Amino acid sequence: METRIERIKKQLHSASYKLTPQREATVRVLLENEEDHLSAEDVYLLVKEKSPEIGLATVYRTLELLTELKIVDKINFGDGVSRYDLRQEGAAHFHHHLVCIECGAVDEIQEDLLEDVEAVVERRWNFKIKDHRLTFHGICYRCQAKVEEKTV
Amino acid sequence: METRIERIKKQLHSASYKLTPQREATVRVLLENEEDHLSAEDVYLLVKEKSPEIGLATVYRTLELLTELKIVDKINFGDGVSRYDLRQEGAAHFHHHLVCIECGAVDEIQEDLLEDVEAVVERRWNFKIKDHRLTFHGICYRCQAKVEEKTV
DNA sequence: ATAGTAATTGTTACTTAATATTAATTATAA
DNA sequence: TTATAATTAATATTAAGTAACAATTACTAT
Ligand SMILES: [Zn+2]
Ligand SMILES: [Zn+2]
Ligand SMILES: [Zn+2]
Ligand SMILES: [Zn+2]
Repeated sequence: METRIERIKKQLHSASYKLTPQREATVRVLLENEEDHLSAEDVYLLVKEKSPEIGLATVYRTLELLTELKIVDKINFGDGVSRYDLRQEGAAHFHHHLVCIECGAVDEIQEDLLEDVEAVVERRWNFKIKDHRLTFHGICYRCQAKVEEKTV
Repeated sequence: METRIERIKKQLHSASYKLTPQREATVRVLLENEEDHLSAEDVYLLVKEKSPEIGLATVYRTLELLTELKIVDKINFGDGVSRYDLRQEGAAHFHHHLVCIECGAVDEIQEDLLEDVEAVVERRWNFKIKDHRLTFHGICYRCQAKVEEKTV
């Protein structure tokens, strides 16, 4: 954790930004909730718990900065709010998501899976891929189990 | 075109909705701009040209209805507005998009390409896929040509 | 046809995610 | 220290989208 903060600090410095207390507090919230998909408002409320003096605009600015530096990825699941997701350290591409249309759960797929598809797209559409967004909508394993229970 | 409207009319009827003049005008705009990715506001302005009496809320309601019936798909490219995209007739899944980070162009991939990936996801993550969203961000073939021109 | 019921619409008001503004604060450089 | 630049907090503003509601339109039953 601490080393991860240190590495993020270096990433900021090498782009000539500082890791201010407000930025560090924001990054810590993201690290402590890595499995979630927090909105800017969510992050703001969590940061406020430990740093009540922080302003909402600062959180927005920090999230924008972290997105620019590819430390976090901004994603939208179609509910009108942007969500922020820490990128795996050293990951070339953004990970994928499984959104359950029954319970709303969002699970992650860290494996790439798209290597072959991307090769085809680059060749056939002559498109130089820099990043991707892949989200599957469907029924998660938990909700499938629930349905089985009822029918048994 | 006319037959396409007729089929959409039937789809509405079989869900016990009517194809009112306002709804028809909205669908026509979508059909006439099938290659674009219009926002609700875009659709509203285009519909107003031929049906100036239409209200913005009606356009929003119609787009929501068409989304429910899977006649259009709602998609968000990360710029804060939802866009509406006619689904290919009979297509099981939503098509994919190539978003150019240079010029902003959005091109489409109608081929599925994800069959193998989806088989893996369904099996390994035990997730019942109902739909997907796949967007590649990168450099389109036009912008790649532009860069070559300069360096030659 | 007539009256009654349900669906649909247009206008307006409202909500809220996100951005812009600006003065104050903090850090860095001379 | 003094000056300069970066960053912040608070506030105002923008704009996408939704809600409320009265008015209109379309069916249904008599
Ligand atoms: Zn994620
Ligand atoms: Zn579920
Ligand atoms: Zn499209
Ligand atoms: Zn381009």
